[in-house]
Parts: sequence; C-alpha cells; structure tokens
Amino acid sequence: MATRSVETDPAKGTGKRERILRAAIEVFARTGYFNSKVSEIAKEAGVADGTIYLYFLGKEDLLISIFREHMRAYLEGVGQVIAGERDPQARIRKVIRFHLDSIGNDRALAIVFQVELRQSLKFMSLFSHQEVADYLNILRRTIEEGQQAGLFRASLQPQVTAKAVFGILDEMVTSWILSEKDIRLSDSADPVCDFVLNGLL
Amino acid sequence: MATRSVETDPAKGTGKRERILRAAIEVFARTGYFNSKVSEIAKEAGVADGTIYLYFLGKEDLLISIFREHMRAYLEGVGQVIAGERDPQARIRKVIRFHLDSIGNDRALAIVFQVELRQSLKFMSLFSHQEVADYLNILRRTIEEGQQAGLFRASLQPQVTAKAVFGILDEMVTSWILSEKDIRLSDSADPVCDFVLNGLL
Amino acid sequence: MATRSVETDPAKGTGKRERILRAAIEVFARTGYFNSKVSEIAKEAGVADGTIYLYFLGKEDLLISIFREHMRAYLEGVGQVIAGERDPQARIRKVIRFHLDSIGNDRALAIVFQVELRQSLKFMSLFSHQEVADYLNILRRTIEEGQQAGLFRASLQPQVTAKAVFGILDEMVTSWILSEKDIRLSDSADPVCDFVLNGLL
Amino acid sequence: MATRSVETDPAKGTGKRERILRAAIEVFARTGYFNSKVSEIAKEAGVADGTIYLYFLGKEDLLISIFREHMRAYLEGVGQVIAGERDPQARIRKVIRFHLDSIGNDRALAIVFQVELRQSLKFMSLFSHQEVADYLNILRRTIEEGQQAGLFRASLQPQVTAKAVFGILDEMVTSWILSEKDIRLSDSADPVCDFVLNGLL
DNA sequence: TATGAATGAGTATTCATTCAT
DNA sequence: CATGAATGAATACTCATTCAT
Repeated sequence: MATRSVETDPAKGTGKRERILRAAIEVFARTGYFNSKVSEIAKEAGVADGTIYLYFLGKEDLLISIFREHMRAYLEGVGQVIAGERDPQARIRKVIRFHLDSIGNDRALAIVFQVELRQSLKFMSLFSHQEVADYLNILRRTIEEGQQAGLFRASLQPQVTAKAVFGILDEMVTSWILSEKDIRLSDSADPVCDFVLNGLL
Repeated sequence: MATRSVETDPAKGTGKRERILRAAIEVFARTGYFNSKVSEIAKEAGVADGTIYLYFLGKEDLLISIFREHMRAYLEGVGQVIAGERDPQARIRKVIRFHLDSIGNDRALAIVFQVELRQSLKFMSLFSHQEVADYLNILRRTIEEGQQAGLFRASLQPQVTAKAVFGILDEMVTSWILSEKDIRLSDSADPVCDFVLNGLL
Repeated sequence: MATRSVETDPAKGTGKRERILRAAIEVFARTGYFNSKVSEIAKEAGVADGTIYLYFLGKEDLLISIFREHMRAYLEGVGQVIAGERDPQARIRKVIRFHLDSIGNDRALAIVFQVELRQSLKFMSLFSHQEVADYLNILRRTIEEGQQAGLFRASLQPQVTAKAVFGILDEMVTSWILSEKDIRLSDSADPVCDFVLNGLL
Repeated sequence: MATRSVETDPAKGTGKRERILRAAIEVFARTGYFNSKVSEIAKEAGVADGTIYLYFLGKEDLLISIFREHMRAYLEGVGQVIAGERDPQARIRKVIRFHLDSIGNDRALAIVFQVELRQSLKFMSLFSHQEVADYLNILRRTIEEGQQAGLFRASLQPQVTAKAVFGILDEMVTSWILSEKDIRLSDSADPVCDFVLNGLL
C-alpha cells in the first residue's frame, strides 16, 4: 500500500518496472492471463510495447514476477508476525488474520493469485514448490510447537493439518473473489479461527 | 437424411459422445485447456475434427460438459451417502471419505477439476454458482442439523464452516495432484476427519 | 511450360500446391525473400494464409521447395541432353545451350535462383551440396571423357574447369537478369561456346 | 559544442568509423545481413548503438559503404596491376591472380561480397552498375587490346568474354567460401589462367 | 561527439470452426 | 451422421532508429 501510493505519483523518474507490473496485475485480473494482450498491459502502464521487454522476458515472466515479488513480501510479513508472538494459539490466530487482511486489500492481486496463477500445472508447481512450501512450513512448525507445548492435540499430523489450514484460507479468498457482494475478507477471520482451533465438536 | 430421425435419439449411439468427452479429459489434463488442440482431442477419440461439433458447441463446451456431467454424478453419489446415514458426525466423515475416494480414482479428471476449470473467473463462477453451491449446501445443512442435535458447537457459522471443510478437501486434492509420489488421496481421509471434528485444541 | 499452361485453368480441382509455389516464385522475385509476406503469396495464389501451411512447413520451405523441384526437373533435362549426344564437344555445346534456354524462359524463376536463393550461407550450402554438385559432376565427367578421347587438353583440371564453365553460365544469367534491355539469354550461347572451347588465344 | 568544429574534420578521429565498418563485415559474414543486429555490430565495434548513426545512415548504408570502399581500393589495385604490364596475355594473368589473391586474404569480406551483397535486386544492381561495370570495362579493354595486337582471337565478343572471365573468378570465390577445407583461393589461379587463355580444346 | 533507454511498426504462424461432400 | 480440407482472425515479440542528456 505504502509503496503504491508513492508510485501514484509517476511524475518523472523511473518506477517503470513497477508500473508495468501493476498494469499486468490489473489486466490479468480483468481479462485473464491467456486473454490478456501485452499491448494492453503496455497501454495501461503508459509505455511502449517494446519497453516491457526491457524489464521482463515476456508475458509469462510478468506473471511469474508478480507471484515471486508479492509472495516474498508476504512471507516477510508472516515472518514478522511470527516473530512478535510466541504463543502458538495466538500465532495461528495472527497468521490467519494477516493472510486475510493482506489479500483482502488488493482484489486484483488476489485474482491473479487465486485464478491466473493456477492456469497450468507448470504454474501450480512453481506456485507450490518454493514459496508456498515455505508458508506451509511456517504453519507446520507452529503446529508442532503447539503440540510440544501440550497446547495442540498430539494426534494431529502437522503436515496434513498445515495444508488443511491453508486450504481453509485459500477457499475463503476464492469465495470472496467470486462473491459479488461488497464484503470484507477479514470478516471471516474470527469464524475461521474458531473452527481451526476447536473443530466441529 | 432418412436415418436422421432414427439417430436423433441420442440414447445410446456409438458412444462417440462419451469417447470425445473422455479424450477431452485426458488431453486437457495432459496439455492444459488453452494449449490443447481440438484436433488432438479428435485424434484421441478416434473421430474427425468436425465430428466434435456435432456433439458439442466447441472447445469451451467440452470443458463445461465435463464439469457438469461429472459434478452431477458426484452430487448424486453424495446424496446417496447422505441418505444412508442420519448421524451428523458420521455423515461428515462419509462425505469427506467419498470426496477423496471419488476424486482419487481418476487423476486426469482431478486435474481438469482442480486446474483447468479454474482458468478464468468465468469458469470459476460457473464452477461455484450451481453445482458447487449445491455441494456446499449439503455440507451446510449437515452442520446445521448437527448443531440442532446439540452435537456440533452452536457458535459455528454454518456457511463459513461448510466452505472451510470444502477448502480443506480441495487443498488435499490439489496437493495430491502436485505430489509426484505415488500416494493414495484417500489416505488423508482420517487425519482430515480428525481435524475437522476436533480442531487444533 | 506445359504444366504451367494446364495450371492456367484453375477451374476447380486442386493444383493448389502448384499455385502456391508459382505465387511464391512471383512474389519472391518481385519483392525479395525477406521482404515477401506470406499473406501476399496467399493472396496471389488465391488461397487463405493458413492453407499454405497445409502444403508447406513455412516460408523457408517454400523457397527450398522451389529450388528442389525445379532443380530436379532441370537435372533430368540435362540428363536427356547428355544421353542423346556422345561427342564431348557437342555435349558441352548442348548443355550450355540447354542451361541458357531453360533459365531464359522464366525470368521470375531465374531471379529466385540467382538472387533469392543466395541470401545466406545456409541456402548457398543447400544450393551447392546435392543438386549443384550433381550438375558440376555432369560437366566434370564430360570434360574427362573429352580428355580421354584426346579431344580436350589433358592439362585441364576437370573439377576446376567444370566450375569455371558453371561460373560463366551463372554470370550470363545474372547479367541477363540485371540488364533492363529486352534481350534473349540464349543469344549468349554461341559466344560462350566459342570461348569455352577455344579460350582467348 | 565548442569542440564540434574541431571534430568535424573526420580526417583521422579515433578510427571509430573504421572499427564500425570492420565490425559490420565480421557480423554480416557471421550472421548474414538480415539476421544481423545493429546492436551486435555496435558491441563488436565497442561503441554505443546510437554512435553508428553518427557515421552511417543506417544498417543498409553499412553494407553499401563496405562495398563501395573496398571496391574502390580493389579497383585502384587492379589499375596499378594494369599499369605495370603492357602485354595483354600477361595482364590477364596478373588480373586473375590479383583478384584471387586479394579476396583470398579476407574471408569475412569475401562472404559479404559473395553472399550478403546479393540479397536483393537492389543491391545487385548497385553492385553491377558503377564499380563492377568499371571492372568489366578493364577486362574488356584488355581483351580488345589483345585482339588489336593480333594476340587474342578476333571472333571473341569482348563484352561477353569479359563477363565470362568475371564469372569464372566469381565462381572460384564462391566455391572457396563454401568449401570447408583449408585451401588457398590463389591455388586456382594457374588452372584458371590456363583455361581462360586456351579453352577446352 | 557519444550514449543507451525508449519507441512502435511489422508478420509468420496457429488452430478453432465451418461446410461441401 | 461423418469427414477433413480450407479458412482467416488474432498476437507476442524483435530490432532499426531516435533523441534527451
């Protein structure tokens, strides 16, 4: 958010790379990756078509760059959340809230993450191998720590449970994107926390 | 011409329609929807390119038909599972197991459902409006019945919780598709049931 | 010539391949290979752009096909000329005349052979490796036979001499293409024969 | 600004012009004219892309300049050879040797002359109108002088014969370029002279 | 003179769909 | 019903050239 508002003043300087990336997010979200035209992205960014190729390898590289750069920022944010909270239960709550708060702020970016990045097994694999795996590991370790502290049930399989939590959050985001109503994604944070911690029973 | 009225009864035919649909599943799963060629599907089905257009409106209609027809069969299956079990907790367990069993049997179909059908907001919306909504309603009503029976916690929001359960299952399937190991999807049924029913605590 | 006049009646049938090839010759000769647009060739051939790709692999394949097919026909013609004449001196005269007669009949094709096919070392190599080598071999063997018969000077190096004869003919063709006057290429046959047989002295 | 008038004298400079021209020869020979990138030439010359446009009008002007400047130097060389030898037969021998010696010394330049300059009728015409015509005139006059001196056969048509000699030399160069063996072009001088003077008989 | 970031015109090729047979 | 030859719209990317420093 902070960096975007700075970018809003494109008076002179460069920031061309960022403008292109933001334009790609908007166009991908609006039209879908396959239906998006590079020239449309260029127009939205206010640069010539060829300029995009000075900063990126091509259309696919735009999508990958969006993923990588926002995912890195997101992981850093999660890291800070974790660092500031040692209680496992509170950690889980804060990660859930951070997840829904972050994504709920940028609908176009959320669409790119939830829809466009899942176009093909190729992207899906990219999606899950490094960065998502890191995220799952954070969840898994938090669960393990909770178990070691005797707070979480010992019978839980940490890896499966971490995926389950991620799946819940992912579905909340998808559902929010598809709902046409003007609701806030973060509104689902409390019921999700309740369910994650206590289950149905 | 003369034979047309006889053939107009599509009850059985040569099974060409089914062969085309199956071929589409395989090719979409193998190559991805956008990269799949209609001619490739025709070759795999053993028919001429043009023949596909006698049974379907086009490439997109193939994808939609795959979704609709398998989803309908799936919903019927879930209906039978539900019908045979009145205890809410057992129902949840059986639905979870049925979900993972069904999808775990057909990897190509699973890929089409998890990856190819999420290509665009258009498909996603289609995906969620009718059939998935039906599925979520089944889950939601089961949760509500459990609450009314005093078995499930009253503080749960049934709609959010139903989505959460769906999200968990969806993530298990996605994770299974992306894992290259030869594991069975249904192996995750027990830990998922445990987590859904009891939560972390 | 004969086959072309048949093609002139494109009433129905196919002959689409030949029409495309002829159109390519005309367009390549007119505009140059690199500046020629595939769509221009399609228009000249009276087919859709895509149709060209049903018969050829692409633009480059058009050029190669023109070369191969006309060169094969030409080599067969030379073979018949050779077969009908056993006297080495007369053979040389007849080959020279055949070369200049054949090429002098089709200016556009001549341009493709003399100019467009020499665009790059790649084409040049293709040009010289198989078919042109065959042609040079015919000349070389004729020279050797003339030497064995005691008719041609024994001190000549057959390979170099064959190339020299080819070079003379090639230059006559190039010069004819570049001359804007309306002269006949075959007019140079007699002086060339005289020079080839007797030299300057 | 102040230095510009001083620099306007292009007499010497930093030799940048020559470096660019040499780089163009190497790159054109390596990659072919159409596939060569101006930026590649700039890199090879050690200058910025834009600098090339301070010395030349564009890519095409580079090719034309290469041709003109080397052709001029070559014609001066032939002029000296001619001037130093009054016997027509010896002149022919010396011109042939000079041609093959000069070109045999610079393979990259030879490729540009034999291949790249024959890309289009436009270049071909340029090629033949002024400078090549001068060269052919030198050959033709030498032949005519030989005829007037009673040394060369009177029945030869000087113009055609001059082209024939040029064609022989041109083919030797082309053949040398295409041969991958490490032979010297000047080795063909003696057999060529023999053939040119005496013919086949 | 020199730079090199930015421009934007230009095009081969693919492939979903049609329709004459 | 079935075929498959023909269609033609649609688009990412390259690179010669420019011009503000």
